[in-house]
Amino acid sequence: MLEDAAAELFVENTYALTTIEQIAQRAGVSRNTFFNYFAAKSDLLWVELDAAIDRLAVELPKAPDELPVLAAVREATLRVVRDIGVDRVPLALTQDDVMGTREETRNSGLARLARRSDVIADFLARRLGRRTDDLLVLSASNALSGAISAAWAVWARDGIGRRPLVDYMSQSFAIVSSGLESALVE
Amino acid sequence: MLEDAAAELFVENTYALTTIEQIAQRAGVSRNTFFNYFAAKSDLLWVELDAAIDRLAVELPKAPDELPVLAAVREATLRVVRDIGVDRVPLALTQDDVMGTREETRNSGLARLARRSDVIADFLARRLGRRTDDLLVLSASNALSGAISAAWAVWARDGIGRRPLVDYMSQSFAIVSSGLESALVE
DNA sequence: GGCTATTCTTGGACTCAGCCCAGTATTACA
DNA sequence: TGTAATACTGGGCTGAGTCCAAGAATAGCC
Repeated sequence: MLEDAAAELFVENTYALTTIEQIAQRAGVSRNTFFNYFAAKSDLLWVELDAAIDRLAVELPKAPDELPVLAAVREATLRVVRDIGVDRVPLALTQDDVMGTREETRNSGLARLARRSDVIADFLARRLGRRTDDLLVLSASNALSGAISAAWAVWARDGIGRRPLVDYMSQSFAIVSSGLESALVE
Repeated sequence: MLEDAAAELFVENTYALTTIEQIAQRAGVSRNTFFNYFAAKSDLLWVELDAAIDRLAVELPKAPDELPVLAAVREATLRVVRDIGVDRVPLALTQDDVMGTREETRNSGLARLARRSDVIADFLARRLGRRTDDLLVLSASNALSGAISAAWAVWARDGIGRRPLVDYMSQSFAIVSSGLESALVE
């Protein structure tokens, strides 16, 4: 299994110092085969998160029209995240500091933020009858995706003993839903 | 000038098909010299935006303590953005579709979103007396940076005849400030 | 069983970004 | 004018990502 091999090597040698060659070799497969399963080395870090975003894209359109848009996004997000246990942390998040790869992992993680934003924007645009590249739609989807990312990040950083991810997530939603004006009181 | 050479080549051959070698050559300089001025090829796309973020980092701490945090961020952002005319568009944003490089430019652009978020998070953390990796701080800074990015993106997309960037920016701020709940009405 | 089509895997070769280093030119400054 | 700092250069290297064409395995069908 490529993922397992990679996880081992990342811990042993850090992400940056692990080559695709090595990962493939440990998995008993050729370098080219690696690219049959992952388009990029960094994809290995975000398997969990990518799956969560895929699920979000599936869950979102299921929302009943009676449910307000924002509530629909929140419910879908929380539903996706609810059954993510302590064990199912994205590789990148668990070992971020261990691996000394903050810079490289961050960039690939941001691509996920963007994809999630796209998914949300599609939904918002449809529900609001606006274009996908409308300022309201884009601002809202970017803000939401950013807040969701923050929840993931803080949850992962809290390590052992943390509360379930869904707690962090609903807190993040509250912050952007009610408005930063009221959330940011000194 | 490396920037000018790059701008020409990107239009001629697209960003992806332009090599650093070519850019350096057209600028009458060696490949290695390129790296004395830019750490990465994609940095060329974001010179304007990088400068704006630098200025934001300078402007933010100047805010008087009496000004509420969020207002401080808004004022600093608007001040930085106010004197960005129609001509001073980041390369990536102007020629995104011309160059057919949405994927590649997006990733490097996201790094700017992250850096801006860091700058804002530092300020928020200081003002709120919280840690930089606090959930409230991170959610807010990510959301704000996302909204700011949206403003840039829509402004750039609107092309000739658009209103000043600062208009888009204050609209984006309004959306996240008052809360998505009230902003996203169907 | 055998035959075929499709999918999986592989080796090999290639481009290019990014990094490092050591030597040389250029400029600045005394 | 001499010296020190800075800018530029050539050369060489690693590793990600891409492409292609050939080989292995597998599933389906008769």
